[in-house]
Amino acid sequence: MTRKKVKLAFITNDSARKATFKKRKKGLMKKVSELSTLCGIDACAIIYSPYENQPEVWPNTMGAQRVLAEFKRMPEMEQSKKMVNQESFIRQRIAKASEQLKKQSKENREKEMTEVMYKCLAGKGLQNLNLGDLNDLDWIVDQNLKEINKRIVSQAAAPPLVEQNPVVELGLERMQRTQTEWFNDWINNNTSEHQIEFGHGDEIIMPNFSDNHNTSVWPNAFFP
Amino acid sequence: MTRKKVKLAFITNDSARKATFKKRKKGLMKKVSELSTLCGIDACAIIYSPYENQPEVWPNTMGAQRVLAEFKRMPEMEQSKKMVNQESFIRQRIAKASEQLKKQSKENREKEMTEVMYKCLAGKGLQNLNLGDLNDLDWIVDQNLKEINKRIVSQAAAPPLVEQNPVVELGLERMQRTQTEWFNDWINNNTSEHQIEFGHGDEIIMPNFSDNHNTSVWPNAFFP
DNA sequence: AACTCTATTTATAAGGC
DNA sequence: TGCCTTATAAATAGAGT
Repeated sequence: MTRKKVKLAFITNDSARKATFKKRKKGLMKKVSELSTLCGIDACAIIYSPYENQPEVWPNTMGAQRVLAEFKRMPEMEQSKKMVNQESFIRQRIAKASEQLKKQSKENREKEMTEVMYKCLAGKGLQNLNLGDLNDLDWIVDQNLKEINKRIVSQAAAPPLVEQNPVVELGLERMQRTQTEWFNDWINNNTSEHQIEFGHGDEIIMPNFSDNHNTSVWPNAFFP
Repeated sequence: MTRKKVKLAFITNDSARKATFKKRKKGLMKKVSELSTLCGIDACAIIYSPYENQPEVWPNTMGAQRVLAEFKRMPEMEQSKKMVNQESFIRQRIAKASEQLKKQSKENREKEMTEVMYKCLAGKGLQNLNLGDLNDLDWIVDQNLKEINKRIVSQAAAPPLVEQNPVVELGLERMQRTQTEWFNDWINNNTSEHQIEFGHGDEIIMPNFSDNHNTSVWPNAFFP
């Protein structure tokens, strides 16, 4: 019976934490649904936990996708276009600066992940990477492969043309593969041939990020 | 002073609705943040409303992106692998059926949007489409263009080779453009040359979906 | 319309089973 | 462990400013 005023901090007791999680998740979902129906608002909530292998999604997967699709489209800049008073002027400058920050963060992240990629190629495993990292790494690898394929194609275009056609086909076929497919191939090759450890072996999803206060930067462009 | 037990229904009074929205949004965000810190859970919330042109995001854009990236990766099937008792067996069957439904929904949606595309090409405008629709339409158009380019490339590969190189380059270049870029081009061409109406002219984002109880189907594969 | 106030409803922490 | 219960904290509807 709610005797304490709960100090807002990580609950160290495992079972208490789980109990609290269950209760609060339920309450939260209820609140979201109420907000949505009372105010006619498009909203979604996604919560995933170490306790379930599926994320909790409100209103459901498809509904959430719809909201997210719109969210994806929304650039930071789409803000105040009217710009009349001081405040909205400043807002605009902030928006512009945010955009720059985002861009710079993306660049930084790209460099970081390129470094990780080379480390991987040099034999270092993927153990220390969380899912966000893996996702970005995937992207970087994908970009590099695209670049390589592009060069293969232009190389093949100039010399005698005997082999040209198949090479081009390959290039196109590769272009159409999703990054996820590349990623999976890459992971599978690595795991089967070089025995890189990866979670429980058959489970790519890793629950429970340690840093949920997002110290790391994860810019928009990496979420294509 | 909370005198009524609030009937869970859309609040018709505009100002009351807005007030409720503000209060409940605040409460909701607080709940999410509490859940996250108390239980060490990765979570995000996105709410957007007619009252703000930016969506409300918790913990912030980048944090949300991280969570969403993981969400995207999570296939419906990744569920109960242990499968021992009756319940989890049934759960698995449900998961499988859901997957099928998703696939079928995707196919249906594709057909629907293809029809819309042809209607557009025949001169009918985009006025009745919401953002979800436009997003899917974008995807369909993109797929068709890819297919067309692919055929152009194979056509060009067989005959005398004079023009081949540039054609291939074009193909590749197009492959690398994002769907959004295609979409924007397409929209811009249409709006500038044929004067198709589109929102307020310079504003692509449309707030306030009318059907927030997701009657329409919006499957996973359309959120690539 | 945007705030504050407070009577009530609602959520939930800690127990008990 | 998971589900009830219930005392208490927290959220908030409606009114006042």
